[in-house]
Amino acid sequence: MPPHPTPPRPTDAELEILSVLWRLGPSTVREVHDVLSKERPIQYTTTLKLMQIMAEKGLLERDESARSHVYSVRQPRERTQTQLAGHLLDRAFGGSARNLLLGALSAKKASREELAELRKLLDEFETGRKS
Amino acid sequence: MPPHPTPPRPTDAELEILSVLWRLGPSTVREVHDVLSKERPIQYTTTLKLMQIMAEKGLLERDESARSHVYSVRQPRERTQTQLAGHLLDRAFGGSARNLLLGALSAKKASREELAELRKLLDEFETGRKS
DNA sequence: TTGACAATACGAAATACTTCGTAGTAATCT
DNA sequence: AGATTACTACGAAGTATTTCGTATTGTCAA
Repeated sequence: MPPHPTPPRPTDAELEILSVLWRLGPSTVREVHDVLSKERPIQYTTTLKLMQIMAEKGLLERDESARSHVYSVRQPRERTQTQLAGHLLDRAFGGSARNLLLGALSAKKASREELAELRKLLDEFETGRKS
Repeated sequence: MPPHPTPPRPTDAELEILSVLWRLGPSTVREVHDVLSKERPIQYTTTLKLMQIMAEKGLLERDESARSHVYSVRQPRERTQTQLAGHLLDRAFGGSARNLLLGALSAKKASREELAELRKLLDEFETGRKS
């Protein structure tokens, strides 16, 4: 199977793996599993199988040169996040970024510092530094 | 099966139905289906089954008093949106609302008006009107 | 009242997702 | 070498999701 040009949106379980890899960088199944298994009950072969499937789907890249294969994400974190945010924006928020932000802030109150960060982000978009 | 106290997070197909109901308000399967079938190919009984399942899950409420049952959403739109945004915020953004907003704006450039709306929303949270 | 139409109920196939056990194989230890 | 350990490969079960066909039932007009 040829690798996806742009990989599919990760499922929930796959997102867990990605999150760990975003933190650790390129890692073996063992390393990912050790982190994951501290968060919830899961067998080693389950983590393995997930990562194998993710490699097939083009979500991960696999380096087989060592005895323990090393997996790395195939898209930078930002790209995956944009994909996910864009999807939710479309499907659940009718494209309204305002309502998405409202939802996020309602779900988890932001600190004063975080509000300042958000404001700064808007500044960057207004001055065209990010548009 | 007793109705869910708080219904589960809707799936993608279920979200389509919800989106239509958010626009139309309480509706029959026929009314929802007519909208949906303009967006993509789908059979009437598929729409019907989906809505029946959603009622079972507690996502929709069903009024059977008329020949054609009338379905309505069981949670206000805002609540479902908060649930979805919160979930994504957790799973994909490590809780960073800033990165979620960045993802959203990267996916779909906001107009100057929308940026102003976003700013206003932050104002409301800062002055405590929404905290 | 019967035929045509429109709605619901239901079973079930097709697909996708998640999980894990078993088997095989390579590395390491005694 | 033989035993032990650690890894990958793979099949497959269990569950959830999505889709649709068939059967049944209610409504209404002729």
